[in-house]
Amino acid sequence: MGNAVSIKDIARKFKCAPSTISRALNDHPMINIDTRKTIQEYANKVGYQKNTISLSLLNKRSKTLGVIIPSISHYHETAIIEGLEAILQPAGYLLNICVTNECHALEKEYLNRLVANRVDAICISLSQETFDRSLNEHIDLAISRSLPIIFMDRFYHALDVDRVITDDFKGAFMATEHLIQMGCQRIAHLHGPRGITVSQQRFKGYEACLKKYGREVEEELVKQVKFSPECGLEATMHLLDQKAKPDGIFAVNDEVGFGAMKVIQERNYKIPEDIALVGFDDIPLAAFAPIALSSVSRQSKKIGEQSAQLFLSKMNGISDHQQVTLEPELIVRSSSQRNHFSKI
Amino acid sequence: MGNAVSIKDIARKFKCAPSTISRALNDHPMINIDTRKTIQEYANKVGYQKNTISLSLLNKRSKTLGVIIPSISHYHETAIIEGLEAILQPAGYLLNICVTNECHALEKEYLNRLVANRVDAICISLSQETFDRSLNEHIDLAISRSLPIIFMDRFYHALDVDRVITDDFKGAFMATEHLIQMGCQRIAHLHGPRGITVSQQRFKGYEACLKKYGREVEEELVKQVKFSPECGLEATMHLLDQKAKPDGIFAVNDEVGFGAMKVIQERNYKIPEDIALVGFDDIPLAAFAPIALSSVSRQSKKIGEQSAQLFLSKMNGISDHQQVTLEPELIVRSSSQRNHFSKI
DNA sequence: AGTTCAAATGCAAACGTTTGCGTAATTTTT
DNA sequence: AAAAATTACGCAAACGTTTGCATTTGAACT
Repeated sequence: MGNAVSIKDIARKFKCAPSTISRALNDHPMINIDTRKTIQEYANKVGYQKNTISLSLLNKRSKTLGVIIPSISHYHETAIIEGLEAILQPAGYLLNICVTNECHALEKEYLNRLVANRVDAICISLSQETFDRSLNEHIDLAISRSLPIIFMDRFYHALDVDRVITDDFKGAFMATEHLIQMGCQRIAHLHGPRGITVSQQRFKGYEACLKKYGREVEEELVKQVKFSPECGLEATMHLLDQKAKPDGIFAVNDEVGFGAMKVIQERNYKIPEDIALVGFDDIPLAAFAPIALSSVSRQSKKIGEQSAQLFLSKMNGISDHQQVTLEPELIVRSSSQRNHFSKI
Repeated sequence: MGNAVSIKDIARKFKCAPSTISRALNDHPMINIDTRKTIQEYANKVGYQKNTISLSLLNKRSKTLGVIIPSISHYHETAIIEGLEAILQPAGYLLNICVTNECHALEKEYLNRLVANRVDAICISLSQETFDRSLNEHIDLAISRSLPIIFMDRFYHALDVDRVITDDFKGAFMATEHLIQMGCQRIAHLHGPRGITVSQQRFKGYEACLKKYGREVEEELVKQVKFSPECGLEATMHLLDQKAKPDGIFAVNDEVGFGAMKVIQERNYKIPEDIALVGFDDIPLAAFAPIALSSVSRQSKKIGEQSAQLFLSKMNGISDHQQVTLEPELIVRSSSQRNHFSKI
């Protein structure tokens, strides 16, 4: 706290200049070896702890990374944080984590605060509001001040930015193709909130795959949901209420998939025989769903790791923009694995 | 970055002293109203952003809270963070979040780094290693430097500390009593990792409740697990392999409960008729388990909120130590709700 | 015109640390 | 013994901001 011992305090004790203490503590060869030891021992004894704040002021870098995410309640986001920490802890960095709750005003406020705190860079996943309405002034401003910004998942529509994303399109394509190969004729999609990149990309992957197999997107088979099991349940209920029911469902994420599964079972349809189901994200509980849930892994932890690597490379002066795209992986489990399926 | 415009820059532009600029930007009445406006407009135009670092140095407070947690992959921890942010964002604070992976060395390292960064306080949930082996020197040191430390969940065994915890004992007692009231005769417990407060407290609550109803803890009905569905599955498998099977299971948390449920269903036992099941934490997916999982809510978000409040009160000079204990809440769902049950 | 007062601004120190340069003191070299 | 080199340390500025205390300026009094 306020009574922390400083270099000046130690200097006073030894009746010498602060510079001497500083050099002694940093093992500078200019200082007599005995003096050094004496000072170091004393500093240790009184619990001297370097004040990083003054260093940040001096060096114009804070050894801190700002992280802005729309939410922190899903596996994907926490895995990203784990990935960031895995790389940045050994490198001596700290993380300033800010959760915007998908709210643009909060995102802007947090961005300002991080800039004021002079973080060395910002890893950001844009809020839904920001993305929907293309409210990019705050981002532009930060970029114009040459603050390195690394986009994760939801990125800024400009060519010259750094970003690390998963190929959601491909993941969705794989999931849909898998359902087709399992013999599904009417594949529904539980579509994520509009305006969010991942929702759009996953829908596009779904759409493209259907097209590839000569099918059309049927409007009544696409329901929009929020990323929660409750919404998944409700939307699936509507699907099942329709005359022409689906025999396969691709859910925008696993939580939604859980909701879908619940109502499908309540209506006594068999999974995967009557309806095959695939989710997205491959959350740890996916395998422990009522019927083990097939899912597309988006390598969440790797997103964090790669973002951290990208950040470090920027700290080392690499200035050209990098765009990393990670490959999704389809994990097939019971919810979609049909043993006897019709070949297309 | 390094080229950020400072008060000095502006002062040079206006050929006046930095102090004038500072006062003008802070709307100090001492400065001529027109001068103020002119300066403010210019500052706005060139995108001046206050450098919080210099302020931290001056004021000896960083408007940052350090958060040290053993893990970030469960609902409980993310909900705590949400609670912290909900209170501290409006108060103008930022969060430095550090994940120790239950590792003592990392906890120590992070603590040092946070102290060096002069965070205003630290909210910490001790790592398992720290707790197991009572490796408290780093904590003692921080406390001796009068850095406010607020313990969450796993706390430090000293009387005069600030802490916010849930009454896990009571929650476990309630869960066990509920199973008894549902007519369970042989209630097993999936015990969390030893050395962790919540594991111990939940076991004690289970034990005390059994005692209250004149029963003994049967060793073969208590299995130790890690906080994962995989472990829950494995331990439950062993329980079911025993000659005298349980007819009720109290799992140390919901993930473990999911694992238990999986294997119970695979063995074709009926839930809750053959085996009633209760978890802990009330994760969002609990209601979407194969059979909706009964659970004890520990008010995770409230832990964050209360910790934040406690922190703010300390920032306002309240120095006496506070110990907040939150009440758990039993949420009964299908996994334990028996319609016809024997009264004890 | 001299004095008093108010308004507006400047000065300098402070927060804690680092670092280039200057300068003693001591040793080595010629 | 004088010159050169080495060793060990101090000085002061710098990072960006705030703030108590001068100081300046001009106006309003006697």
